[in-house]
Amino acid sequence: MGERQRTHYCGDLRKSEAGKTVFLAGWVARRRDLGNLIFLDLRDHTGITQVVCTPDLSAEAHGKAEEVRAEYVVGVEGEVMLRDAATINSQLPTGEVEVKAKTLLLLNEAKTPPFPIEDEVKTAEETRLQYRYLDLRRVSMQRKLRLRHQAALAVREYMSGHRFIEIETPFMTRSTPEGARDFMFPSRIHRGHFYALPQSPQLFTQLLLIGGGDRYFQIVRCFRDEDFRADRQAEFTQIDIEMAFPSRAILFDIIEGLIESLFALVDVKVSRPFARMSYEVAMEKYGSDKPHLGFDLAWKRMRLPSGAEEKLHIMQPFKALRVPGWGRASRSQLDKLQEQAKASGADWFAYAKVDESGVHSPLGKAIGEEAVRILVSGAGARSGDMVIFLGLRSARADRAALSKLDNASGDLRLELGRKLEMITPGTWSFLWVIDFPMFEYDEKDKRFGAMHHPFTSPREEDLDKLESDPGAIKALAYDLVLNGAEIGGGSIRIHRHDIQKRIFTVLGLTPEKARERFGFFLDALESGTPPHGGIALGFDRIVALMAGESNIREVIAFPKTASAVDLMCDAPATVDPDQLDELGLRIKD
RNA sequence: GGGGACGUAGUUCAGCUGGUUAGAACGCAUGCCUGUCACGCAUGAGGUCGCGGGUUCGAGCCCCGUCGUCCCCGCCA
Repeated sequence: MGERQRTHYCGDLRKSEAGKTVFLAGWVARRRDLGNLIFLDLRDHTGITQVVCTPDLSAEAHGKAEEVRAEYVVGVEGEVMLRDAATINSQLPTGEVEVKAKTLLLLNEAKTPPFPIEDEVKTAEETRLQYRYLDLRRVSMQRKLRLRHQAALAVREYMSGHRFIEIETPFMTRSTPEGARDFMFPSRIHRGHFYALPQSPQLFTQLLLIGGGDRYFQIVRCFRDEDFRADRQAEFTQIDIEMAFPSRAILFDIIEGLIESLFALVDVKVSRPFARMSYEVAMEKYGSDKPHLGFDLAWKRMRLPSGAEEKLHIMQPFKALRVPGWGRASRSQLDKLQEQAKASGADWFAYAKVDESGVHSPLGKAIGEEAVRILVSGAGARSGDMVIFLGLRSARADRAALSKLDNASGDLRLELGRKLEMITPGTWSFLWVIDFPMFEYDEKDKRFGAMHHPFTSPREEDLDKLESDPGAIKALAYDLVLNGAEIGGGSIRIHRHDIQKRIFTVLGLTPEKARERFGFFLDALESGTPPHGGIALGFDRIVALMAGESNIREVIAFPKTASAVDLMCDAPATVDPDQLDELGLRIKD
């Protein structure tokens, strides 16, 4: 390049620059060779500009243009010219001008790329990931990386403006047995000892607050050695937030403001305050702890009218869903739905159509027309509607059975919402789910586990039931949901060590075990812990939603596959025996 | 750990009921071309049909196993 400086990016030039001499640099996206006239489409992350090379203007530039191939790196000096009306390209923002090459610098050659570097992706993801550096060269990918950067910037600006400070926490830490499986790596100095990568900075975060941190945040990498999905990677990024002396109201307000400023980046106006719903209602009406409220379908728990229970042996309660205006559903549609309901775990499915002439349902034969009418009107159905019933044959309506029914109802609701296209595109439905149960009973282990994590505070009013009825206790935990996807979760933490100890006891941790695992933390709790609470937001998920992508790999520069492999650098990989030896490790087969 | 889909040229795909020499488009190479913008035209090269085994006179196609990618369940406090 010598002393030359780039004057513009490839997406910059407009009519207003006509007549100027400019210097552009970028990659050759396309070459159209008409003999004594060669067009080059020059691309960088901002877009594409057409470059014209003719021998009349510069024989040398034209000669080099003949050599040039796709993805060669070139610099072009020349005059910006207005195009003739007939040659304007309305597809390109820069399409009213072109650069007449006076000098063409061949800065680097390139192998023929394995796939075309175009915005429209048709290439298998496997190939894209293997050559990620080429995949990223697409303008569309660059746009997403830049959106992610803007989002990170907005987070830092907003949080800083609310007196939160960013503090880094260690990546080399110790394994904690609670929660997700840890990624671990060995210590060379301490044989047989291992570091773990943090699943989240949770404990450090709380310790920072105990240390007087007051308001902390961090955009931080987290690591979990579990199985992966479209919205889950082995390493992912959280916006981790913790504050002292919080009320849930203040925390919600701060987070809603943060979300508002993030979505403003993609011109989405969010309406505040966000809706709130208890876990219990979410499960009952929507069959999910992260309901999509972008469409108006809600289940109702129902019981058979007296006299009908003996005729139909299903669990009480069962669930009913009014589907407005779906009275004309075909038999095959209903059959498919029934199939899906059974696949989701329901074992009783029924329906009733309502029209001007009344209620029509195969159920009538079993429990009588009158009973069906009672159910249908209980579901709030009107003429033209369909009512779907879902139930279990289970004898007892215990917690496990009810939750099985709820889950099936949630699947079915989403399926209907999608199939009937009830979700308006461009809907941004934010929701706080609150009042989660503190504990979940594990049927296999026959013990309670923390639903959020063991440092979550129970509600004050539930404290006296902690030992007597742990299953009934509600936690001060909350999830943030957007369009049916969990984008964040947090809680008010326990700041009193006596309560923390009681929680450990319910979880089946003896004082000795608790001390062994969390001794340093319990000591800290006894050292003047302020009331505190926080939340972790899924940065990858949020950016993906902002970018209109359903897969977080699309907003991560170098993601891994579902089996946690990096296809580009082929990680993980074996290591030399010497390296193993130094770490005091031997591979078992 | 389980279920589903996919794997054929550099890329995206087609390939019938198992039958001769596995095709198309794009890309690539060479030549021609001064207004193209998915340039055009002509010619050409390019295949471990993921891998291994089996059935068969004969396998891209059928069977078994295996590997990889994607989606889902379990799992992910």
